[in-house]
Amino acid sequence: MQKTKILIVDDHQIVIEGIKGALKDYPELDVRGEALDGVQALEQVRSLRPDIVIMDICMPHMNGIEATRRIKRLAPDVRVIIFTIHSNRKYIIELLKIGISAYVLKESPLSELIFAVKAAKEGGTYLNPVVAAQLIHEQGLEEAGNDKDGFEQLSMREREVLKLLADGKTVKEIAGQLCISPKTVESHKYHIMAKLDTRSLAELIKMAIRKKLVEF
Amino acid sequence: MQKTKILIVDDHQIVIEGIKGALKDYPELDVRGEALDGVQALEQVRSLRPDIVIMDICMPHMNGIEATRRIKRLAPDVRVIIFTIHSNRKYIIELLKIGISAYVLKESPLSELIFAVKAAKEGGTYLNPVVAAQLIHEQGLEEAGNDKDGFEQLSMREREVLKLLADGKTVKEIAGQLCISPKTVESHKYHIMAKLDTRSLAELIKMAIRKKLVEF
DNA sequence: TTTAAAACCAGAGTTTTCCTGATAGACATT
DNA sequence: AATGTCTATCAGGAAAACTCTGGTTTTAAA
Repeated sequence: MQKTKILIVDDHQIVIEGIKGALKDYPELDVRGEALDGVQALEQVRSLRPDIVIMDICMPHMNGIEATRRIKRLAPDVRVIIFTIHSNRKYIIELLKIGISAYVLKESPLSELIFAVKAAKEGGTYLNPVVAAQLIHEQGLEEAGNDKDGFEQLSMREREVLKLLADGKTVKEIAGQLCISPKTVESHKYHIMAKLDTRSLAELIKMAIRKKLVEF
Repeated sequence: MQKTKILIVDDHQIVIEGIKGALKDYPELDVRGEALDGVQALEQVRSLRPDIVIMDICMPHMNGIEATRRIKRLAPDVRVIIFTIHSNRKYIIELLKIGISAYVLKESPLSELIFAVKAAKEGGTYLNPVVAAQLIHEQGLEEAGNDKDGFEQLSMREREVLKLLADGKTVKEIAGQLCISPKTVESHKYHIMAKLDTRSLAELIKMAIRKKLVEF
């Protein structure tokens, strides 16, 4: 029986070592090459013709998604396993369209990576359960498609109040500054919370920081 | 000669394996424990009393910075090596103030981590060259050194409460979670505000963000 | 041993929050 | 002209949080 030739692509040497360590107990799996970015990966695929590529996403020079796209164009029979910390829906869909064989998260137990390699070798497909769940649920569909945080729905006045709240001003102070009743400020605050779908001032302040309304 | 007891903290199993693999050629270095987040790390430090902790920064439950702070408070003799992908100035300065022994980037060759472990063992300090370069530029250390914000005066319990407040939890929820009276939580909050010299929840939350107790 | 700090809790008056409901002007659609 | 929607404004009242004082117990340091 022929050995399975494997190429590991990751910009962190320590991760490559980890994978090699994890695979060394399986003599039929033969790690032939390593690459630290997408460009190196392409060269290695050309020269080594591996059966399986274990690929990170975030890398310098060329990321894992673009590298995978090019590898599959160059050599469609090569099976690519994505091994990453990211579980973003966008990445997953993009990569599934390209035709990856597996998607494994780095936080998962090592057994999952081993399993994915075996599945890929047999021509199967493996998706991390968390990842798969994201694909099925419609909540994920909307959430990933457009990450609406409700901030756009705030009116100008509401944003003004939000900024002052995040500055640490009290309702009374804000009312004084804007020359309106404290009750009106409360009302604005209430509507802001409704639109942002939260009940906590903490969330409001974090939103204000994210949107650069205030510094921290 | 006595072996050096090492604890590895990283939320990615594969990285832990990689480090173990890299250290296994050095018989005097004894990897005694592993932890997948800051909370586990603290428990392990308590029970194992390691000489050296190799610590990631981004982790669930409790990040590496807060974990390091608590470890150094709990056991000042423990030497902490930060092993991360982040080279942010803020992280580095914050951690140097806490008193880490080394700062190594995951993208570096493994030899650098080995070197850092040896340096830490001897009581020395090692900074990745890229990291060190960042420290020299611009404002320098002084500016960061004397930003007295009162945070250091907070007790552990107070920091815990501060984090939960910044998470957006109500007083009642915090009381439930910590199994204490809401009155006690209020009391902690009162003291936190006194120590930080502020009257606004907004300031508390920003402080928590600055100190990496919460994300935003 | 004394001292200091931390963690815990309660009381009570004050203030804020939360939510429902309401009015009025601006603007677009029908 | 009538309608609907959005925005900005404000009030009432119960529930919750805040402020500050005062107190006990546990823990750590001098």
